[in-house]
Amino acid sequence: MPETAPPTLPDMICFALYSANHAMQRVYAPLLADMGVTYPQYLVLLSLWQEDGQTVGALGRALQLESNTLTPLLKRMEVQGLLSRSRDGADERQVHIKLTEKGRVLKAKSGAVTACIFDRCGLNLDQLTALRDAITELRDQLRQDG
Amino acid sequence: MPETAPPTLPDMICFALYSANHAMQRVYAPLLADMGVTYPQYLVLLSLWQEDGQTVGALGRALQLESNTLTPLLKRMEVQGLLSRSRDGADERQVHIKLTEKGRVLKAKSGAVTACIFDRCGLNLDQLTALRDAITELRDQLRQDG
DNA sequence: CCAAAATAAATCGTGCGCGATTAAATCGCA
DNA sequence: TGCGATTTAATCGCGCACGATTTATTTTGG
Repeated sequence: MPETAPPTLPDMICFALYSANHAMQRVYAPLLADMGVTYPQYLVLLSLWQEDGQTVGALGRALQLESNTLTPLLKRMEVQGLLSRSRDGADERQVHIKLTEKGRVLKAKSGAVTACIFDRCGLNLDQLTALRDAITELRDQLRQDG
Repeated sequence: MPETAPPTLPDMICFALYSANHAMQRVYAPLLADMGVTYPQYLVLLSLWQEDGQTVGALGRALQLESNTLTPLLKRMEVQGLLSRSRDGADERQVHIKLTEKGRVLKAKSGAVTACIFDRCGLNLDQLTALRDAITELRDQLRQDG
């Protein structure tokens, strides 16, 4: 059987995703530094601004992360005074994550961050939405099975 | 001035990229485990299969990574016997990365990996190419300036 | 020719991301 | 009721990613 030559990096969608994700995080980093959070921490804040008091498991489903990633991350955010971690009274296995006042007020700064990112993307809203949906569909396809 | 509510995670293109990239790496991981390499190491192999003997700096430009990431990664691959690291004779600052026989023969397995990934994406070649190009364009836009 | 500037890689510390495992609480069901 | 299965977080180890700095080499301008 003939050996197909491997594709070049720029040909591969996996590398497009990989490098675009990193490029995006590099744009976010200085904006989030003003808020004192990292990019994954900002994603947690976004989820909690949407719905406060989520369990670690619920956050994990939202962010697609396991407790082995989230627990240390949330502990760091707790140390920063952004949130609190408390066991559920009825089910002691679960830990609820609640924003502190400090974590809530950061929400006010998110609009400027979002606007800045939007500008840097250099696409109009329709283009951006279409691209987001296509990427999301690919992601969900990749998640299928296991 | 009115405070715009932050978008939800699923609305954000940054989260689409973030989660799709992770989903992609999760699909790759078991395939690459058979080859004994990680996903970033596989990207290095792809670049070296294309052009052997690149310097650390050239690899960094190809992968968009700095020496602080590449040097330890390349050292691990050297320990695995996949490549060698050697200073340039004419310019001792530069280090050339050359594949060993072990690193070269892995190339034969890459075709199966690529085919498997393509299947999992669930898109035809045109769709995949269009999506790749759109993501690449966004990435290059984000790289502009700094 | 030599000192200052520039370049290339390496080093160090921190924070993800995840496979594998563990610990504790709850559930299910005989 | 009791005991094994399941669920939920946490823990541990390792490899990336990167800001900041360091070391070594080369280039340059005087």
